Amino acid sequence: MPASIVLFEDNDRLRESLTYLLNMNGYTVMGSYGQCSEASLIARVYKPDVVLMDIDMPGISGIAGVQMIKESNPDTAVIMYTVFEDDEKLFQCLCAGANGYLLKKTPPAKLFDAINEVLEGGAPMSPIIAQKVLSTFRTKQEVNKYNLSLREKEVLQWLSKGYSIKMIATEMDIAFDTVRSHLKNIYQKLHVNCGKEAIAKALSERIV
Amino acid sequence: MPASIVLFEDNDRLRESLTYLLNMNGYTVMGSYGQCSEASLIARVYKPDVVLMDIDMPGISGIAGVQMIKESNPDTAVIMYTVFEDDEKLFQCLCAGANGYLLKKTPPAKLFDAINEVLEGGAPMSPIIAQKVLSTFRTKQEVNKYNLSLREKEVLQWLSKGYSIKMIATEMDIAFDTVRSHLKNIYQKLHVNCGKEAIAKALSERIV
DNA sequence: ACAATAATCACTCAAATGAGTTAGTTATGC
DNA sequence: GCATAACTAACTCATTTGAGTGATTATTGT
Repeated sequence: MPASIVLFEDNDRLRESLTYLLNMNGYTVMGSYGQCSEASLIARVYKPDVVLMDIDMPGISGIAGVQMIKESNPDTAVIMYTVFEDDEKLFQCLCAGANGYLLKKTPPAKLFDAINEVLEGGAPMSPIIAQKVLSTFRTKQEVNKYNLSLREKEVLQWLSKGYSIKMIATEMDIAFDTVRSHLKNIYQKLHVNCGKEAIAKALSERIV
Repeated sequence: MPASIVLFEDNDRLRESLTYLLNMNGYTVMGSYGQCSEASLIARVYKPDVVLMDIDMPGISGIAGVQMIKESNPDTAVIMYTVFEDDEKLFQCLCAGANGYLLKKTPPAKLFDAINEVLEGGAPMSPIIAQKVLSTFRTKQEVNKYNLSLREKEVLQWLSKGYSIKMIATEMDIAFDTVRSHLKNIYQKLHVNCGKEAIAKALSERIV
């Protein structure tokens, strides 16, 4: 049985090309849409094996689209198909439940590979994207990008747990003002102006 | 120029088969080893494009092996090649800097695909593995554990970027005191006492 | 119609924090 | 032996923040 596919893509020309291309290559395109408003219904009724989802569409974005589809029919694999390669959108899509993430510059042959890969339960991603995903696990290596001393790292770790200066001083058994002194140096090295920024940076860049 | 490859695999038969197979298919196997003790040196001297790394080897494990190679020559892409598919080993490898993760049941054709994929900067993974990796991003379910209102979530998002109250007020175009009012409610709902704790909780539990 | 909730804004007060400055001690490396 | 850096500590001053209290408006569900 050929894999059933539904497309969401607001560019008419591209949508039609994709439909043609997929139908010519052994897939069954059950529907193709220029926006996501009916995504929930479509997922519930057609129960497609795969959805190709653009992000930038009029009305509801593809990110919300993934959510709608995954809520309506979690078995449908959703592959993002977009020009965006920024971390923000990427991780929003992954959190929303996307099963794959392809950039639009992907050649058709790789697109077919990707569809076959999700059908096997995999997670096809363009190289740059896969890179970003894996790099979220990397610890080490860049850790010393900011040249923090041992003691400074220790202070930053406590800070990142939400501890106040007073509590950090107690934990590390040093004076209140010493902690403040370390913090001042940390802020300089991280190029931030306050503890909240430092925590945000430390946790999002995993430098603790 | 054919891609240069180094193998680490303690099973002699498999190691020789792989060497033969890769050499027959346009790759240059520069070396193959039954254990990791010389991994650092090998990476520094040969600077291979790709390393295929087993996990379970006598002496130093492949997980430590990845670390050694990545420290010696970060440009070498390391693909894990193992029978293990448990979360523990998988994420240890990813944290150590692995660029891909293949199960040994992978057919040769896919192995070649994978090598080509890392050479393009990608992250080849067996379907089951890719699934596990993506599932770490899925949020949902617990998102509303703290019952934050829309506006409160918005404030918390800005806060988590390290913004001051004044800056948040400007961004959201509401009064300074309104932001403080929202924050007070957020702190209550999150059971924290200050913005730093809130950021720590928000970022570590991914509730933003 | 009424209760509950969300969102808005204001005021006070005490505590926490950031910025600036200075300085003593101990390692480390050249 | 001397420069450099890390770690330690103290002081001041202005700003930011948390906690308490109170209030208005709009929306929603019963």
